[in-house]
Amino acid sequence: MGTTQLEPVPEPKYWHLKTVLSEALDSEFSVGEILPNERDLAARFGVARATLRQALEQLELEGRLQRRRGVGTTVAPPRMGVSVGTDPHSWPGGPEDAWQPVDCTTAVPPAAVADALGTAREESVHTVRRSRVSHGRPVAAELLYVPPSSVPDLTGIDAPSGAARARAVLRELQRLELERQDSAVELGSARADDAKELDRLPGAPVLVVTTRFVAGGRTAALSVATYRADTCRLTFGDFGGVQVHHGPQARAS
Amino acid sequence: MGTTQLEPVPEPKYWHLKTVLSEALDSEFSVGEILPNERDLAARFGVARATLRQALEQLELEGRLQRRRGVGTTVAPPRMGVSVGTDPHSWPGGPEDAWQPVDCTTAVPPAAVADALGTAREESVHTVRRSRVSHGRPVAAELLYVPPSSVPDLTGIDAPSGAARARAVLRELQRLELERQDSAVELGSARADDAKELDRLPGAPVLVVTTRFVAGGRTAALSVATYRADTCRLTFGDFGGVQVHHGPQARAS
DNA sequence: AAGTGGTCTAGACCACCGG
DNA sequence: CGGTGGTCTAGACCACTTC
Repeated sequence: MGTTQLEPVPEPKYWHLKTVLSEALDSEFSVGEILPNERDLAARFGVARATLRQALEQLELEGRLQRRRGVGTTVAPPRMGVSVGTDPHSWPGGPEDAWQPVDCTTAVPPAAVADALGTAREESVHTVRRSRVSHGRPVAAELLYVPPSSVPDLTGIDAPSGAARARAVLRELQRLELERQDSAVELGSARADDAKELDRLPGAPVLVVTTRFVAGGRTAALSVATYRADTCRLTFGDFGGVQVHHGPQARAS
Repeated sequence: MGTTQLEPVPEPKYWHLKTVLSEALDSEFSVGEILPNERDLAARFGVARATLRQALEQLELEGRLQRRRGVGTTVAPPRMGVSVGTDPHSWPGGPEDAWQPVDCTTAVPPAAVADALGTAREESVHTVRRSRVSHGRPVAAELLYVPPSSVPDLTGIDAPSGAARARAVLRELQRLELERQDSAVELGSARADDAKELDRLPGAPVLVVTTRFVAGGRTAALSVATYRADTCRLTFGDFGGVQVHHGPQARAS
């Protein structure tokens, strides 16, 4: 049966709308420019506001738009490349580290973390909270779990808690010889506390990078880092300047 | 998941609903089990269907649920780890390659790809389409751009197009000495063709992995791979068996 | 044909930001 | 305060799968 493609399956309105808006962004708007508000845009395209919002949500997910309550919708700059796996042989806290320690507590980690670390489920570990800023914007929040056995010489005298103690833990970590670091990336949604730190609403899409630091044949530390998915492109290796995705789509066929 | 009314709470209903559902999934459901339909669930929680759907969308984004039109909503298995950066010194198409060539065309790539490859914008390149299957499910679709200069000995006689030509291009690629491969990961939404291949609806969230293969000091090939974000956890290095994210949240504080 | 999730509407009110 | 995006409702119809 050769050809009977007569029936044009109408694509969803919000999908078509997204395409139209995307082309308009390429041709008629510049970075930082504010769009008309949602009610005006919906009226202009003859759709309900909810439908218009569905299109805007997609564009925000793709990093094309930035929306802020009480302010408006603006055209987002291209995603910034954030180096994640540059040097596979450097501990967190070393030189060239883009992270800034915030504080440090000692507490029982989630069961999955304890399993990955190989510690008992009820055993406390040092939990270092760090944040990462790039181009003046917060881009990631991290929890670094360090079992006491990895930093045996850490004295309680150093600092009971806070950023000073965080730095002490990181400093002690440098004394181990790092063999390898393995990472995994997956999609998640921001918890309330991470959202606050990343200047987003709870539930915002994030890229969760889990990194296992291996020293002496065992997992000496575990990092769970939460990156803003709308503004970040995670780079592994030297990916300087290359920008491929999200251009006008000219598809090979 | 008993009889349930949502207690009045300052946080958004859909957010609270998501938490309640998440806990129910942990305690009262097993992988593959089907949930009640959306209309019933909404009635049970005393919310509008749209609000219930907002909660389900989040859970699907986090890989907890799988929804299929005409079928229902099921509890998703844990995300599968998909190896992305195992061996930084292997060409696509080599042994241990999880990809399956689909076809190959020669066409002018998008401008951004041409720039990354260092070819002229109007120059045609070999475009190999591949798909990746894991545990019997499609997990990724890829476009591999190979400039003719990287495969000079490719004869037109080999095969004009199709999977045979794709294999020929990959085979020729092996002859170059691969120096390095650099990757970047970002969030995107599935185009119509990718969505079809991944068995998802257009616009579904995907992880876009862009990889640059460097040989002889220049970019010899460029891969743009689109992974299902709901079912995949991308692993760089040996991350076997480690499963950290998405557990009951016990937060250090 | 029946039942599922996906799309869409036309309203309403709320939370937040700025002047 | 007025204007913005964020949440929520109660419907309707559509596309798809299964029986």
